[in-house]
Amino acid sequence: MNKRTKLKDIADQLGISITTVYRALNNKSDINEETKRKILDLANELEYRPNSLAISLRKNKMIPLVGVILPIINHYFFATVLKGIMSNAHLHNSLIIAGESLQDPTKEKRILDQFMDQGVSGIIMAPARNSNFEKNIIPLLHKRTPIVIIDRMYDHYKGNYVLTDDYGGGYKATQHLLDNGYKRIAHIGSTDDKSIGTERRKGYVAALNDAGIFPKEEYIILSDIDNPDTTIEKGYEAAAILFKLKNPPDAVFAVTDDIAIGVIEYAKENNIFIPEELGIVGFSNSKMSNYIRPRLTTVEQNGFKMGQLAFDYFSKASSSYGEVFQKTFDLDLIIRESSLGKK
Amino acid sequence: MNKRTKLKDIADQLGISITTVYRALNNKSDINEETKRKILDLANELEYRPNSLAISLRKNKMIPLVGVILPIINHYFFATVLKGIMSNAHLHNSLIIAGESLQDPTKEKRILDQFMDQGVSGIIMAPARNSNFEKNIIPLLHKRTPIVIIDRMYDHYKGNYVLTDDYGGGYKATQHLLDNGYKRIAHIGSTDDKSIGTERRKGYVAALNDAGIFPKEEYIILSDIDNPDTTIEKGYEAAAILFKLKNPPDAVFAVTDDIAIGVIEYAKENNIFIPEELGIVGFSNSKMSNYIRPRLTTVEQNGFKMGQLAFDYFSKASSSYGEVFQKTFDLDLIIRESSLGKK
DNA sequence: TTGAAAGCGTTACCAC
DNA sequence: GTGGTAACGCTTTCAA
Repeated sequence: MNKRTKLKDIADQLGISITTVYRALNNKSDINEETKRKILDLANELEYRPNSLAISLRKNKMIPLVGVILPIINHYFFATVLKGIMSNAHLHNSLIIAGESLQDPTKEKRILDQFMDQGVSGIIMAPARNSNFEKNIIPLLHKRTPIVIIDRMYDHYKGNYVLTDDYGGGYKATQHLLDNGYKRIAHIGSTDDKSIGTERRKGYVAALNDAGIFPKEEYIILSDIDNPDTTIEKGYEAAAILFKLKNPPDAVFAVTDDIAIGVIEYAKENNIFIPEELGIVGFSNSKMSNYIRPRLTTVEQNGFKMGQLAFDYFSKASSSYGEVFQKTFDLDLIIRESSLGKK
Repeated sequence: MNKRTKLKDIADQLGISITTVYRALNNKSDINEETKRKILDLANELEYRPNSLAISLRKNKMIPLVGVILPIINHYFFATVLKGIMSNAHLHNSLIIAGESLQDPTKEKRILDQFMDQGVSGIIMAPARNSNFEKNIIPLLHKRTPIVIIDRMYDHYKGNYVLTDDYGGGYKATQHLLDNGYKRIAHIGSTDDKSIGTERRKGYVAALNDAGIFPKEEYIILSDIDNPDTTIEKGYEAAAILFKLKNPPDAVFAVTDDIAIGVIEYAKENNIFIPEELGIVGFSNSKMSNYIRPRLTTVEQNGFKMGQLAFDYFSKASSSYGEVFQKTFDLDLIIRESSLGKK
């Protein structure tokens, strides 16, 4: 495998100077048409591509490049976070280089390395679920690269972040169901114990405990919700398990709107009336949650604002040493029909 | 405003060599703890940040950068196109630098210029609705920058593209409604005459004509569907207009699933039965289309495949001069409940 | 019309 | 332990 063609290669092969080659390739004046043609031809043949690194370095004009890594790029929440980041990046004349980890820490690490090689001035990322924090993120801090973490937290991380209060959201959702008279509240969550779902589950458990209820183990279904294209089905399957119990639940707090929608699907097909027989609360305020029937009560997550703030924090962190920026957004419950209470 | 601190600045101020400063800042061995501390202190004070451009240049790591511009980044279709592009970019060891034009040609042009400054090796873009083709895109072709256009076409463009057959999709959708016995078929489209919606509308008109039906003007409602957050409402409003006609339609072909969902909303609230009294077909096969009740018949648009192919074309175009790659995807009708025919 | 050489900021090698 | 210097690929200035 041969190396990338550079100006010198062309110059050497043609027995002319680098400068001349440069002029030909950049449409400068003062160049013989004949030699110019020869140069262009050879450049094409050798597939010459300018090295943007060298150009930027030399011109000393670097538009700040910010690396953004998200687990799933076409997930509405993450896509909206990206939109928020971009909207502020645009105002600050920064460019966004984006990568999708697909929840794979190895892929995440690779993207991170590529970003650094590409010369990003910092990173904004929502870590993959099992992201190896020590291996993927700590090294960046050592390199003094500004980094802002979104959405998912790690115990010993002391840097910049923009989070949502998932614990509080889970708590609110569960308490809302309790307030509306539901007693046997089940939870469908994620198998992955490192997901943000864990915090939502903890909130659920805490709300039950605070109400003097000890959550039954059989009421907690953990499901593999890796693939966004199948989560609705996973919700459906989980509901099927719950309703085959001797004493099925009268409410479900689902870790995700899609899961909740799967539960609604199941309920409809099995003539279980919502909200009279079954209360449901989801999580995310996805577009669909407001158009499924019955409309789904859910917990709002404002991705756009989070993205904007993440960029602001990145920007501040870039120009101030040592200072740390952290924010946890409160999550609001959006009450709709699916949880209005038992008859 | 003072310039960015570099290694030499620190070395000069301390009267030591660049090499030593380098060692201190990169945790190399063979360095006196005392001097190391002094260097680190001064580095902090002067807010030293390594120039990643220089680092990458020196280390000779260069990853091809591909610029991607989309009108709306958190729109499911575009987000999925982006995902498709990224999936292939990842395989080819390329990085994606992304921008959102928000349908603004000026913004689009600015992003394009920034991308070029950043040294992208090419562009994949879904142009903004009113994009000034001559001004925004033609100049790139002159610079020999490989470019692939997605989703929206221009009359005199002869370069690489990946499109969908929107005309055919509109035709199929309308014919399907005719086949199922609907006679008075309305259409809700986009006000913007440069949108892809125009092709869908043409398909609709052609299908009616081929069936010997002359489309009534009052059955064609054009709506401003710029803002993805409000399209469902727009569909609702359009339906309200249609159903206040003396002779309301018995079917609607909507330019978008969201519009169709708005129509379903209206029908439900006004006790118009679907599909018995009103047949509906949407466009895009959005996630929601399969979970709204009744499930929405729609035209499939495979963003992921389009994105993948767009990257492939980009890749081929990069390594072959002059050759042009073009593809128009056929669109399949996904038949669900909302169009099953009149009773 | 062409070419030589300095320099962008960092790293790596070799010499002291 | 420390320092000098070449090199990464390109642009720019000055000289021929």
